[in-house]
Amino acid sequence: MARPNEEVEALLQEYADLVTITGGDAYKARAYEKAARAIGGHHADVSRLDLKGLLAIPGVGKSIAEKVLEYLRTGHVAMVEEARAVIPAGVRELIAIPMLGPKKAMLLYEELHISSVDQLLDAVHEHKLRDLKGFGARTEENILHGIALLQQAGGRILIDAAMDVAEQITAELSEAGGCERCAYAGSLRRMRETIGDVDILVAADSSAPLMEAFTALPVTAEVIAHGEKKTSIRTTKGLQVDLRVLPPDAWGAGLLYFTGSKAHNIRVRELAVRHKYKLSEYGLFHVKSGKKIVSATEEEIYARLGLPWIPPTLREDRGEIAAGLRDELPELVTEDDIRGDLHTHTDLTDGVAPLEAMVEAAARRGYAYYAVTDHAPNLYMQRMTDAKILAQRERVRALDGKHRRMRLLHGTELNIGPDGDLDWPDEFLAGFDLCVASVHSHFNQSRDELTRRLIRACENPHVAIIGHPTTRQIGKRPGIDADFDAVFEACARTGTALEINSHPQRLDLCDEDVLRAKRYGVKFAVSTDAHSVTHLPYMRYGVGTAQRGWLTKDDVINTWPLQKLRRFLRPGGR
DNA sequence: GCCGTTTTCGGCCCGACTGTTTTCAGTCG
Repeated sequence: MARPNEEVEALLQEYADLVTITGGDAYKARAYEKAARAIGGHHADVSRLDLKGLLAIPGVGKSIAEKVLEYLRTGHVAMVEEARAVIPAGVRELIAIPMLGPKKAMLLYEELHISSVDQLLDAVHEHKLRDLKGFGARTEENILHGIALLQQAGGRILIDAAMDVAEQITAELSEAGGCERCAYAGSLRRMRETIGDVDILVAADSSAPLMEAFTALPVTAEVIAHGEKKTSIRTTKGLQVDLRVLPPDAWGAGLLYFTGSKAHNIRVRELAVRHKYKLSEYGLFHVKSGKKIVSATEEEIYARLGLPWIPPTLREDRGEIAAGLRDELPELVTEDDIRGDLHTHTDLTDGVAPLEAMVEAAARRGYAYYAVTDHAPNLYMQRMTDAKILAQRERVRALDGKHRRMRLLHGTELNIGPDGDLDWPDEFLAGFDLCVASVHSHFNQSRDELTRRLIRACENPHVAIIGHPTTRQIGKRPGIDADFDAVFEACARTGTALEINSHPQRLDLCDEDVLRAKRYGVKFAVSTDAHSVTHLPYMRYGVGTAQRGWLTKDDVINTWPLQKLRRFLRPGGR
């Protein structure tokens, strides 16, 4: 089962969607959305809270608290069930399509009885939509584009969802009888930004008991295939998970093979052939004699081929084999190297946790420094003012020193306006320890305008970091169309770092952009953009992306000691 | 449905863009 907070969050969000689709009170829907977010981001396990504990969560009142208790007690909520009975689940899926909101989705359902993405596709192709009020040829095009975007991920899911499932299953199987080792492999181990299915490996002498344990897991909704070497299940959330049981002495070969990527495996096998070996998921063998050479660990196999162990995040056939043969693999940045988070929010703007709670959680992560960077006034919906941000600065200064080993930085996340201008004049910006600047609007400007806009932001001496540089959201929105080579060049010239935003929905810059930017000599900040304490652990995904971009500690400014970081952040210090 | 240094009612995130309209509804961030 997923974390109870997330289950409750999903339920409340679903109810909010259903209220919106049925044309219910918009403020009621918003209240449910807000409560959903607050519970999802709440630090304590909601299933352990009583009514009083639930009411203490901001945005949760008596009505919602009681529904949460009803859900935790019975597994469902009567009011949500009633709403579900009115609206088919497929209608709710429609609003996941960019450009399609609740109103249009409901109209499609009422007028054309469309209740799935497939039915919608058929209707578009038959030009049935054009006659509907508010629809036209352009709308049809946009819907097709939106569906394409949605399906571009090819049914793949975000890395955090896959990771949760994988870690839960490996923990449970590790406890099963006869399990000598258990790990997840595949694209998840390589930290790809989206995951198709999860591969779990177990080392055991006898496979049957583990296969049985696997199919009996609470998360298993359906057994797709059930064999001696491989069993596939579908989880309650529709994710496919494959379990393979390996003989313990073939662990390394299996892990190597099932971690991939396919392209990396092909390169490694080619190398094996040149050594007159044959590599399979069972081990490294002499071609002639068929005799096994090694198979127990990845290290041994790589070593026999003249390679150091190659970190999974590099196994994409992007030159890692050649670099390994020259013994020039980068010493990749790790999560342990990260000394602080440089982009986080509080409930002063759109975060759900108060400053003190965020700082407390950061301290528990063992950070040496932590930056609070709430939104600036030009993101109008956040209603930031000079007075509010200055009052926050006072609170940050007062809190600084409360945690012996962690210093606090007071910053802001500025909005890069259409012309590249920022929310506050330079004199005001000078008062911050740190300015992150990000694009939040006007995504459809021309390539030239977008490029100039980003470069102008880099050229402001107070801007130290460009936040989520492309603004893409995986499966929802493509990145902006700027000339990023020109932007990277400007970052290198002005000493402006690029963010690797660790939120699983963003991962922005992405691995390939990181690789490209690094060649310009750009520095990076791996930050979470946390809006709740539960987002702080997203750091691992940002670090994974950094590793996939071949970054070392030196490349990442938030691995640096505070003094060196402060010098970098200072205008003119770069 | 939630909330309160405008406190038990009456507000609630504001502005821009898009595509459809012919003055605006829907969607998004």
